[in-house]
Amino acid sequence: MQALERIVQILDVVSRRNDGASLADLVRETAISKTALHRIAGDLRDSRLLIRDRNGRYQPGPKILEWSGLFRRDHVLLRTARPILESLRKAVGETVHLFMYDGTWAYYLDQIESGHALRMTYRIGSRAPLHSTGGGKAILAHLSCAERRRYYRESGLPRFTAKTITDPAALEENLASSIPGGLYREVGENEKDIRCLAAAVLDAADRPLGSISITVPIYRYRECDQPDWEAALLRAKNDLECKLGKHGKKHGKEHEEEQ
Amino acid sequence: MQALERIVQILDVVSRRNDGASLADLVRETAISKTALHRIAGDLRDSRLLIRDRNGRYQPGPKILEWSGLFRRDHVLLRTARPILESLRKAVGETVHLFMYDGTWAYYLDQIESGHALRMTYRIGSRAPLHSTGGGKAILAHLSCAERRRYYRESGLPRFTAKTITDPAALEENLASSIPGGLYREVGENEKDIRCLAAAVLDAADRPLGSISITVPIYRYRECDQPDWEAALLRAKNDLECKLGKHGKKHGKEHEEEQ
DNA sequence: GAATAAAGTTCCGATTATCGGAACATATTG
DNA sequence: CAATATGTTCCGATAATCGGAACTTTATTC
Repeated sequence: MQALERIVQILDVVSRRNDGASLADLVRETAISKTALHRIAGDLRDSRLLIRDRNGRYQPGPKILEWSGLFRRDHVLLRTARPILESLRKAVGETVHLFMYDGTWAYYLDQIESGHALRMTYRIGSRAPLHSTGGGKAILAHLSCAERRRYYRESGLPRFTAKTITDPAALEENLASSIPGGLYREVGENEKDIRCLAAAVLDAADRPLGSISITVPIYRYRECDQPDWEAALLRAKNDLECKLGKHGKKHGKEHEEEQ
Repeated sequence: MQALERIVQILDVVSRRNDGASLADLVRETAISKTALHRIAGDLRDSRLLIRDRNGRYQPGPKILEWSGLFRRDHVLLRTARPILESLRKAVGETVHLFMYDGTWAYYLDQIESGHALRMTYRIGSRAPLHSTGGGKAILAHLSCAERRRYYRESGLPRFTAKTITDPAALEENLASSIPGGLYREVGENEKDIRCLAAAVLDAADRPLGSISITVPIYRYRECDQPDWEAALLRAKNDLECKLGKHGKKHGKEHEEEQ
């Protein structure tokens, strides 16, 4: 769908710039003709996806807030996890992330910054590779062998840093050597000099709904903090699973799945 | 643009339902053919605007979070107003709203509920009529005569309740009789049995950037609260204008303003 | 568990919504 | 005031989108 691609491109450009974009900006930053841009931007305005500020520059429109407000209101994982992430963040003092898994991909759903870095939420909404991020590995470890293999095949396990694990066998081994309790480590595999500790969030049938993680620059990492972090993360994981109704909240049985 | 209308329709349906929508749901709730829906929904999925959950139902996608995160990060009015709205809400104990004005329309930008009603943010992102809402009237009052007349002409001053002011002359008079300090009242003009007290938020040139308001059901309204609310709203208005740099960028030893 | 209904998916030729060049209009700048 | 950049309108050509029909898969019923 060409129209959609263009729409997304335009909204991406407009929302990434922090002071909107003029028509000429859009001409420069997309491969769309000026005429088409003018027309599409006008249509986006009619839909409230864009507005023009008093300088005539295009800015993201309120429709986006409408959708995201409804999203946040209805998204159980996101809403339930928020307060838990906040206390986790408080406990460890480092950036924490929430991932969701939709059966095919994992996404960064939420993030609370450590306070050291200021730039916020630049990753929210984007895809997280399952094999190179802590949160991704925690999810991957809880998929069936068939699903994992499908991921290996379809993704091709792309390399992001020197430490990225790009060999299926090595990855299987890495996943098998998790920390007791079900925690997964990631050391510079997705981004150089960044460490990560993650735990999957499982539903009643032990399928992964997503994961939570603690992220820290290697230079700030101290071995002695590890036990505290593991405990805090496990507490957060259990708390979240509990609130999501994993244990109890007995409501008949849908399917009887077996691993 | 037909494609855009369809996209927006689909995302509206999916985000309004609180448990997503199946393809059949979409067939029922839109006038789009099953074939087209199938294709467009697939394309929306490729763009991360939709995802399919494990039941195959379409849900709002993470792209929406990405856009809204960037929006919130960059939107000065929204970000600056948040804490001020929170203390205002705390001071008066009733629902408070933030409106923005883009030169043509006003929109509900943010809302903090009174706690009495639970349903949240269902209005965020939608247009607010300038002539029938408190926040709208506060904005309207600070436009030039020409702009006001243009609004009268183009909107047609539609009626929403028995009390809506639909006559330009009456509206002019109503706006002229504001509460000293620049506060505007609205009594059941937009929604039956709802009162509202509002103040415009002005830039350095005294043009309205938006407005803030306190909303209360008539049955809960008590005349004796009025002075407190007026004071709290004025404080919030000044605080916000100050933080937005209205009165020079000077540091300002607290506020020396009187009311 | 076979029969039936509903939901989801694929194919393909017809149609019409979208495309972009060119020309015009309106700011901005030196 | 000329010169340049930006924004807007028009219109015929084109290809992107449309939806009916047929098919597959999943759920429901007896």
